[in-house]
Amino acid sequence: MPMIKLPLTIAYGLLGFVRRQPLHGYEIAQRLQATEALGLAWNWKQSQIYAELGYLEQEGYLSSAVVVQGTRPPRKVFQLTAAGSLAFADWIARPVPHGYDFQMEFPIKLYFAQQEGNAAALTLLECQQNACRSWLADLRINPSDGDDQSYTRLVHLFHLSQIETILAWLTTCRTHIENDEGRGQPPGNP
Amino acid sequence: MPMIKLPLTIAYGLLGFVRRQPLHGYEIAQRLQATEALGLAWNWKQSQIYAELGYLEQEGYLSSAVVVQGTRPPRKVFQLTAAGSLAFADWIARPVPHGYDFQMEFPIKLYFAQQEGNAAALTLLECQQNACRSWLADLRINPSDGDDQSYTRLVHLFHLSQIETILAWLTTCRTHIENDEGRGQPPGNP
DNA sequence: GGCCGCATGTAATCTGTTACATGATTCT
DNA sequence: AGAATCATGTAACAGATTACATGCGGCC
Repeated sequence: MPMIKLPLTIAYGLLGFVRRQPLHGYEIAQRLQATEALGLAWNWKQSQIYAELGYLEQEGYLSSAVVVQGTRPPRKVFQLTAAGSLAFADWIARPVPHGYDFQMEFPIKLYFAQQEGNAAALTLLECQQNACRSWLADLRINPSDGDDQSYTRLVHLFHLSQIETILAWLTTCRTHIENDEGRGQPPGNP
Repeated sequence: MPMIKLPLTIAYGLLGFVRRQPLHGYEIAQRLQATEALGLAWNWKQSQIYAELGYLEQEGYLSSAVVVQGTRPPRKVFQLTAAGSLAFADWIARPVPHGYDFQMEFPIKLYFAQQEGNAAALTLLECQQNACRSWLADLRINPSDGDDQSYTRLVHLFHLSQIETILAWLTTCRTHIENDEGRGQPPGNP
């Protein structure tokens, strides 16, 4: 049971990038700027990427190798360690814990989960739906009908409707992905 | 035409607190901890409140007076300057400019607008609805149906549905407030 | 000659959070 | 006696953003 904690989401995102093929910082930055699908979700700054890669190496989630190439400056290519692999697998299977970072974090998770294959994506979606349902349950019991100044009630309604929207969207995702049998990567075929 | 820029939302929130009656930092912190409705929307830390109050005074949005009271430590009571009043009025009339800070910022705006009276709140709601509609329009033209990797499309759907939810909620707010004629503060009656 | 692309980073700066310092008073 | 309340703040740290430094090679 891992339960690894890394400080920030960007960290897991980097693990996700490096996981498929080893990469150096500059290329990651390029891909993100070129809106390789994820640019939409979050724009990471170059210097932050370098800093974070360094940190992840120091913490043992990545290992690096310097690749020299004649004329151009040498590249520092990173790849996952066992610990990194574990941390990533753990993260990708867990739903995001709070509503307020759903927007930021979940799309990125889904992106990587989908790369792992439709099955992984569907599992994540289901988990997240359960989490959302429990958020809803918490909200509905908590600050109920008696107290309110109309303002409180309105804000409460807002939170409820936001989570309901998320739930509906998650369902949409599931059906989209279920009707997509064919581009999943069940490990090991050409 | 003011177009005043203050760095952070908390700043405007503080102006909003002080606007009604002059207050000292400690009391603002108390009210927020006691969930004076806004605690829900954002939890501000005591030290940050002091720091921000100092900054706002230095920038000329607030002025302070020290009130001594025999035994207790003296209070530093703040009130709005003309510039502060202007900045606040400007802020309260403007919709929030981007979808991603709607959650944080709008409820606070609405809270203060409602204190100004139902008319102000309704105006704000209308403005914000227009802003939302233009967000929707932008989204719909931008990255349309041809390109997508299914992931891009899903994220796009998410953004759309979020904004639609916001719009629907704003409508709800309007009807709630319209059916509330009686607690508005049209300036000048007991 | 000057600027852009490659590839790495460091340093300065700006926010926000956590923790602590002060010093009298009142509650348990 | 010890803890909590009142009321102010400072100091230290953590995170992200901006800007800058380096140095070579190709393009206009």
